[in-house]
Amino acid sequence: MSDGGPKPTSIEHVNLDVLENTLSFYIRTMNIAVSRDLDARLDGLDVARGTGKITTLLLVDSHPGIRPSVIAQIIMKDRSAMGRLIDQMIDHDLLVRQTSARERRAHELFVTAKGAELAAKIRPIVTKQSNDFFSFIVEEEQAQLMDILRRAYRKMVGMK
Amino acid sequence: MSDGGPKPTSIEHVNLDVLENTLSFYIRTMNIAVSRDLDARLDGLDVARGTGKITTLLLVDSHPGIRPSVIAQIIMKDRSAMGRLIDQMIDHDLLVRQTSARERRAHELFVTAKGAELAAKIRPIVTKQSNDFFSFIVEEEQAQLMDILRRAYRKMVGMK
DNA sequence: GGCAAATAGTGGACAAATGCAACTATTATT
DNA sequence: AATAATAGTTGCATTTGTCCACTATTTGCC
Repeated sequence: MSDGGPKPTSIEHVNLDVLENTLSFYIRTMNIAVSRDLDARLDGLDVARGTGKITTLLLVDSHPGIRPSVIAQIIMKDRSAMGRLIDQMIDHDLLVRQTSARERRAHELFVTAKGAELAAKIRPIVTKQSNDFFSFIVEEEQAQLMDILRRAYRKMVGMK
Repeated sequence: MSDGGPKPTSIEHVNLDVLENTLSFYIRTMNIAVSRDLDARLDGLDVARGTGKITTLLLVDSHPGIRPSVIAQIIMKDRSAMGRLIDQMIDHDLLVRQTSARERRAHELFVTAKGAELAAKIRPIVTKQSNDFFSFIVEEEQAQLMDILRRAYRKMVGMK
């Protein structure tokens, strides 16, 4: 029960309450915006939508034989979600899966020709999207942001 | 088509390809982690899950009469998603909605007693969650991060 | 050797969120 | 008066995420 004050009809008159000082708010909100933008740029490329397909494709491409569970850790999904993601990408003929010789419960993933092609295609797109999207932040601050987030991320997933 | 090299079986042997230098990757990944953690802390509080409920509740609480479309801008949802969010919160008896007197196509939102109570309850939780979650980042860098993200966010939503 | 626990992956069910497009009502423009 | 813009609603199709139980394989322990 606050005031009977002005009913804000524009974003200018609004303050964000405690969220103003809450990192998680900004991370979550920026995520929405950056993900939407990225999806738009990847439209039609059967790697759009949702987090994980891009990382999975690039990771498999540059680490042939990598296991699903390793990727799952990197993109923070549980094994079941990871499995479905891979199924999907196999359906789209981007990856193949085979059981490991010396660890018969594990799988090894490889890109198909089509997958390799797509990986090569999206690499510059993904990089450019990020650069473009964050271009309204001055470069020095972009670098700071990247540095902090990279270390934070690595610590979080236990990448030493 | 890369090597025939070591098949990475642990996250230690993996590099992130171009994502290593891609801000959007870190934002998207941190988002998953921070959102999961936040959901866990809000478990049972019918404001958990998904982005928007928390912001909506706090915003309506501190800006009585605020319009759905204004909140939608702030949390970057389209009107339809916003509407459904509000329906849900009305069902849970957190908000009430009435049409504006002088703008009969617009709505004004208010918290119920239960909504106000919940707002008061989650404010400290949300703050603490963010602090706790990011506590592995040294304070000075947290401040930098916040400063950059806040300005980035404000610019992005056109908050001047 | 043999049993129990840990690890890798699969499959199903269920609950949500997301995005798109079409539709109503109201207000602003010209 | 006609047209366009704004606020919100509704339906639909697509995804996503989560939880849990289940199989197969490997590892550790006694």
